[in-house]
This record gives sequence, C-alpha cells and structure tokens, in this order.
Amino acid sequence: MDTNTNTTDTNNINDKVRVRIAPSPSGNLHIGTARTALFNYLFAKKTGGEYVLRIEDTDLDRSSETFKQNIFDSLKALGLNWDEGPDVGGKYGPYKQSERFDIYPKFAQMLIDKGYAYECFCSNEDLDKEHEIALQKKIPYKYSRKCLNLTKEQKDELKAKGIKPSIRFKVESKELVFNDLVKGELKFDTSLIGDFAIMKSNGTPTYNFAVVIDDMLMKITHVIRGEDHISNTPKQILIYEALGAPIPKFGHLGMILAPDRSKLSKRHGATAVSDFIKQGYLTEALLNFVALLGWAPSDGVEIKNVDEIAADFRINEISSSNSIFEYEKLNWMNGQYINKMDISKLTDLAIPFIDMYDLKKYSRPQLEHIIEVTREPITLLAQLENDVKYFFIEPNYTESPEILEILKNENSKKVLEKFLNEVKDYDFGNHEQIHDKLGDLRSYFKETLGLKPKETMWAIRTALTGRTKGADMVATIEILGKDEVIKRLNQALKV
RNA sequence: GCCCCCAUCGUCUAGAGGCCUAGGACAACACCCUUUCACGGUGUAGACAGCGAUUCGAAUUCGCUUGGGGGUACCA
Repeated sequence: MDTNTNTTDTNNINDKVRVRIAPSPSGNLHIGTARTALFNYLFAKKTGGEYVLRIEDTDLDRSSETFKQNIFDSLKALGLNWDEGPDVGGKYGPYKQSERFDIYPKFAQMLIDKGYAYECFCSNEDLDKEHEIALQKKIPYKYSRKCLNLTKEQKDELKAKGIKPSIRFKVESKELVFNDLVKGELKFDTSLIGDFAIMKSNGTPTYNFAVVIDDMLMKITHVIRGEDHISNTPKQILIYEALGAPIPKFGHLGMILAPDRSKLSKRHGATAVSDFIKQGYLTEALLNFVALLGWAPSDGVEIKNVDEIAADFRINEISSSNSIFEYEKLNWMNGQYINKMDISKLTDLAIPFIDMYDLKKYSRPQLEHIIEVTREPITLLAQLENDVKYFFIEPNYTESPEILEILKNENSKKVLEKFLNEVKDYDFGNHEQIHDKLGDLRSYFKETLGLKPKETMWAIRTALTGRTKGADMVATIEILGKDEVIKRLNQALKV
C-alpha cells in the first residue's frame, strides 16, 4: 500500500456556508431525512449560510413525481424552506439531477482524459460472476480491472458490436483521512475500494459521481448527511481530488433506529413525515423532537422552536451515535405543543380530524371553544375524534355497563331531577353562574344525601355525555346549550 | 467474510481526568392538588457493557473483548 497520506482540510474559510439536502424521490419524505434536512437548515441558519434543495432522481425507474411532491410538501409543512431548489430556482440550477444529465459526461470524459477513469465493457453477467467468485473464495469483492488496459482497437471493436461502456474511476491505493464534523478523524485504506462506476452504460451518472459534480458546481461547503454515507465519502473525496476541486467538509449523523434497533422502516409504522401529520402530530413538535435526537440544548430546556434551536446549535456537539425513535416523548411533546398553540390555528388543524361530524352545528367561536376544552389531555389530534364526539352526537347510554349503572342509581336520578329542574333557569351566557350553581348542587347533595362531589358530578357528566371522562363540566354545559342539556337529561332519566 | 461507525437509566441525553454519592427530560410508580377527566406539583425507582492499561485519581484517555448499527452495486 502506498503510504501517501492525504488529509483534507477546510476549503476557504471565508466562503459563505452552503449546505444542501438531497433527497431521492423514491419514497415519501422519511423522518430521518427530515432530521438531516433540519440539521442542515440549522447549520445554515446559525452560520448565516444558504440551504439548497436538490432532487436526486438519477434512478429514473425508482423516482416518481408523487414522491417528489410529497418531499416538497413535507419540507414546507415543517417550515424547512430552501433558498435554492427546483421550484424556486437559483444561480446553480437546475436542481434536479435528471435535468442535469448533459453535465456529467463532460466531467467523466475529463477524468478519462486525465487518466483518472476508464471505460469498462463488462456486462452485468461478467460482474455478477466476479461477485460470485469473491463470495466463494470469501475474499472482499473488488472489480478485477479487466477493462483497465484495453487498447483503443479493442474498445473500438467492442463499441462496434454495440456494447456501451460504463466509466470506472481508477482508485489508487493510499491512506485517506478526513476530519468529520461530528465524528472526528476518519481513516480509510483506499486499496480496499475497487474501481467503482461513475457513469452507467446508459449514459447516466451513478450516485457518487452525480453528488460530487453537483456539490462542486453548486459550491456546497458542508455536506451534512446520515452516517450510511460514510463509506461513500472516501470515493467522493477521490473524485474531488481528481477533479482538482475544493473538498467540502463532511459531517455524518447517527441514524434513527426503530425500537427493535433495526432501521426505521414501514413495518414499524409511520416513517414518512406526511404519515405523522396524518396521525395528528404537529410539525413543530415533530421538528423539536427530532432535533433532540442527537442534539441537546445547552440550557436544558427541551421545548424550543427552530429559531431558538438554531441560535443554540453547534454541529460539533451533535451526538455521533444512533438513536432510537420512541413515541412516548414525541407524544408528550406533541401534547405540549397542542396546548400551547393558538386556538384558532389549532382549530384549523383539528377540523380535518373531526369533520366526520356535522361541524355546522356550531359557530366558529363555539368550535374553537370545543377544541379549547378538549385539547388538554390529548397528545394527538386524532384523539379529538373521540373526545369531541358527544358535542355532536347524542350519548348512547347502553354502550357501557358502567354508565348504565351510574344512571340507574337512585341518588343519580335525584341529582338529575334537581339539576333538570334548575337548569331551566340558568343563564347560559354566564359561566360564573353555572359554575356556582353546580357548586350549590354539590353542597346540597352532600348535605342531604351524603354524596361526594365526585358522585354528583358523575351523574351529570354521564347524563350529558355518556362518558365518565371528558372536558370541563361547566364548559360542556355551556357549549351544549340549554335545549340540548334538557333533552339529554330527560333521556338519561328514562334509563 | 471484509471495511467503517457507535456504546451513560427502558428511551432521548448532560458529562470533554478530580465539581459525579453521575444531572435533566419522556415513560413507570407513589403522594399532593382538584368539580369528574385531565393539567400541574412533589417525590421514588432506574445507567457509566466487560476486562485490562495510563494516572495520586477515569464515565471521561488508550487497547482488547462483547454488543448494536452502517457499508460492501452500472440503488441512492
């Protein structure tokens, strides 16, 4: 092995920071990709840099317009807006690799001319065979370099036969070292890397090549991505070197794992940001939660918005280990955000989760009131469907034996009769009055029947809502309105 | 197989040789508050993977082992 050591150092420190997020539209925006996007975004914000979105759709078969749209929508929903990208444009476009296909061959040719790359005529079958042999011999696979020294005549002959070559990068043996932003010094022995393809025989670039060319042309200064890319990094650095281009700084983030410690995938439930949103997670909570996977606030305050996180963000303090995605804390955090959120905004978000009910039954202020009084215990907007139900649909007392038992109780009936009798004179616009009257009722039954306050309230609650749990009683009474309250009391009394 | 990364409570983490009898958050449990349900408050339990080395002193440095993750394509 050649002992030539190469340490890649910072490119010009005076350059403005430019980072990018480069998703491949072969699936909806993954929560892990969202976190990578977040960290790039935070780094750009913190350093006053620029953040670009590039769509890596070189694999046309696996890429789709629907996924691309999902990625756009999800990123926007999260508020991770890009300074340059396919839709907004920018100085270094186009920002979709499929629209850049004419760019890559020139650079590939340049590398061939300079002796850094060569044409390879091996078929997939040839390559498969090499793989198999390596497997049998139990030695690590490396391309055989069969095509490295083909003469011009041989190449012409193969081309005449209609064989389209791929282009391989010639990997020289040396020790390659780079300083990772989050992991520190990383060393590789390039003699272990075989000559890898940079252009496919169909004329499109491979991932490793397209990334380098684009990052170079787009003047990306810092590449922050998942650690599943660590092993690509030496290959990419080799290409930068061959191109004579400045090498960006690399930072590799630990992965997000499922609770079973395997890669977070669909079988674990939601993985796409859009799935989480559909379940009733707030994008603010999602972002905050995912930021805490690997990053910790210096003041210990975990609930923070993106701007606050950005101000406190230091890339080199990110944890380099993987983290497991557990729902408990996300749920808790989501509940925090639900309860902090502006009620009008929250109502807008809540409507899609409760639109199976006749929402026209209530005015907008009443609807907001309903959300206001039901938001407290929930951690997911989807829970609203159940928690809000009795405001729209009359209770079915026979659904639960527990409810029936309460309503059939003699004391309960007395409570309901007295309440029914008095509620007719309640001023439903007067919250305080209802509150006080209920207090009087509790006192009365405590004195006369020895009922616990709880028992008095339960009778009323079950009659009005068919539940033993729910929103604040005074508010529930107010929202239901006098007619409805009387109607439900009469029905409950018949049980 | 080979290469690489990682390793503190169940989970997310603080911790950059003495401040650590290891701190916080979620979850759990207990109690308190209370007008039901909840919110909230207080408290309890709970971790430095193992072994060596360096050092007066190690969660913190080094090595090995073990465990987990990633990569090993004309996928990205």
